Amino acid sequence: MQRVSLKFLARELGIAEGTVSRALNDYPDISEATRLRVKEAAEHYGYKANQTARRLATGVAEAVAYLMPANTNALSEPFVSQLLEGLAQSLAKRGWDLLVVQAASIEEEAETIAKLSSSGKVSGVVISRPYKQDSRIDLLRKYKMPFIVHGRSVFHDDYAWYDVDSQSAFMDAVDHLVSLGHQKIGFVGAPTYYHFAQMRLDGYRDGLKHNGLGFNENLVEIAELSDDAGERAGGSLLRSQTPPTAIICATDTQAIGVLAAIRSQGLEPGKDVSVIGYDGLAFGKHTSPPLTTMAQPLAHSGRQIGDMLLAIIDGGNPVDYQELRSAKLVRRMSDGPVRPENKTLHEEE
Amino acid sequence: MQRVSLKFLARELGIAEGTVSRALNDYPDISEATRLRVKEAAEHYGYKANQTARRLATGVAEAVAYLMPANTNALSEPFVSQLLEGLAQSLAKRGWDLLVVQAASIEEEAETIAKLSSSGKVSGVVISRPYKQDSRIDLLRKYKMPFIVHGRSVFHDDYAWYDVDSQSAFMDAVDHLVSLGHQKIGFVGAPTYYHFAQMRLDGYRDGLKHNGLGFNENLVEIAELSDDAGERAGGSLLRSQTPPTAIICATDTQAIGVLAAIRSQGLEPGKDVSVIGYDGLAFGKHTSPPLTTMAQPLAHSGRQIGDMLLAIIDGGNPVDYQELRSAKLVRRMSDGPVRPENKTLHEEE
DNA sequence: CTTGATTCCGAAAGCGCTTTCGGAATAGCG
DNA sequence: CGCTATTCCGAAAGCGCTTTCGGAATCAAG
Repeated sequence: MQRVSLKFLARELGIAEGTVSRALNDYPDISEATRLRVKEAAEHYGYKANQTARRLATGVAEAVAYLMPANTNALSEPFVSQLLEGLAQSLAKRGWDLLVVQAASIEEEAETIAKLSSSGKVSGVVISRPYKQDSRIDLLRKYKMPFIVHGRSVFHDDYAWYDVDSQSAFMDAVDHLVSLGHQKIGFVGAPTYYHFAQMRLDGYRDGLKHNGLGFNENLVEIAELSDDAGERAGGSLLRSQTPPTAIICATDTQAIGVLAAIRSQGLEPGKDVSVIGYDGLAFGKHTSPPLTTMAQPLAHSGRQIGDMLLAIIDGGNPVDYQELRSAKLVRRMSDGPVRPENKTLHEEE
Repeated sequence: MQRVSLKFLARELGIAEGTVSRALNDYPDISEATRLRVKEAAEHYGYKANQTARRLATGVAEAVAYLMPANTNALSEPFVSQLLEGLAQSLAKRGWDLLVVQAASIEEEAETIAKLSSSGKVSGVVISRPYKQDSRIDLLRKYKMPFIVHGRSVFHDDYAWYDVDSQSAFMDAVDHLVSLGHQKIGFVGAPTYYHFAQMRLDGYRDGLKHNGLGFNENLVEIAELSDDAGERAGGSLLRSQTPPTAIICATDTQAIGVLAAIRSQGLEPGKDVSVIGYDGLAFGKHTSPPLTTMAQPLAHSGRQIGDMLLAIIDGGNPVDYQELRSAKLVRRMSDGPVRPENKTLHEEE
């Protein structure tokens, strides 16, 4: 397959292998004349350096890995592909590769990282959705493997990360709802071993306090990151003693489920009960009603994360690469003023 | 980083490097005793073979690449991540890697493949959404690089592919609509340089003919693979002289746009105008109304494709790895019997 | 012309692993 | 007990590239 090697080129040109290599890599100790000659020949024969050999010789992998979240589910995946696309683009500028690695289970994530680190396959890794304290981060640190995390764990002072300030986003969401007259605001959260879930819950609480509202345990439900789980959580919120007039959700995916729950109670989302999601996923435009959401700048985050990681691999101090973006409210149709008569399930019954 | 090398282990055990290597790789000419001794030591020191060196020595890359479709757009991406996840799982069983490569543009895809092939980075590649005649396929063939395509080009006899019979799926969709009394059935297609687009259009025509219906050029619109494009196409269909009472779309993403177009004409999707999509994407459950669609078995296709590719790399004949699955109708709420009075835009005006 | 500084290239030593080859040690057989 | 067949391991040659080092050729300066 790989017919044209360095050796071949060298023989063809009648010069030494090392010379060809240096010419190709623009070493200063090669005359302009032979450099040109070599490059032309390379072009002519379609020479492409064998990456593997190159890597072994230089010791740099020229590749980074993306650790796929172990338990992904269909609806939340636009997240993954968008990130991947951006990452790939960023790396492509240098001709580096993107490895996608998937641990079979959460338990095996440690092993996966260990293997990744010592096998020399990659020179950096990016992980998503960290837990409050994430053993993956500890491991990466231990192996001195350059990395960046998409999100933050509780202690995030000494590594690189790119995150969106969802805590204040959720405060904003509460503010918005209160300005529409809502007082009983429910919350569908995510499992709080995810740090982002904790932060969003905190934001919700902060927002409540900021508006002089009390925190009511009965108004919050924790659900997995799926539409179905969101629907169940939304349903139990609506069936409670004091059903909320508005519900904020930790993710758009869950919010869509909540929308369904509201409808199945014979209520109208956006009128009888407002709901606000988080993520800003594109398909929220097409739900019924279109989902109001806190949109995070997912657009170029992949590219950004890639660039940051590259900078760290180049020797940058991870601490200098911490970036906090903010989300902003995108109003569609699922939020509205509280009903004067405060129509709720109770009146339905 | 890579502290424990073969050399280190060898010295530690007082035996030759080659012996250690053979012991680790279960060569038959190593005594059970030393094999055990070596493996224990490897375990103890946490030895992980340097992949790069291994690859160089063996000549096998132990990795395959997935060529990202050049122009992906947010809504269609569950497709990509699901595939990736399955692929990664399949490869992980052997400890192989998944490379995600993204060509900067369609023009550069050829260059990307050339580089991929001769750089020895991967031992196989998978591509998606082939064009009618796809130069990527020709190139891969030329370089004798094992590959499998997700979809089919026009001439697909001599390579491996995994596809869903969307042609007959679209016939079925027409049949279904006709059985509901529809006679004027519109079609929102995709650009026909994609072979899948052509096949779906053909299926639509076949269905028409099969039901004794004539093909009317004014009833078909070609649109890009996005919701917005679908909306535009749907709108122009509805505003035509003889608006359809039902619309079939090449993809769910477009169908969602069509739903919006129908609503914006003051019509009710599923009542006034039926629409059927294709793909079976999960979020179709949450559109308004929930989207009726031809669902393809996307679930384990990634894994399946991975397994097939691996078999080919192992020396299997590509021709033996061609798999055609079928899609089936998932009725949700966007289809229904034709309105007796055949209410259309004309009456609205 | 010499001499010392430059310029440019060839030779060779790896990178960390695999794999072939041959030979020492052991086993099997008459 | 001698001889051939086995078993097991050490030594060494790569895989295709990079990079250091030294020396031949060329140059400028004395």
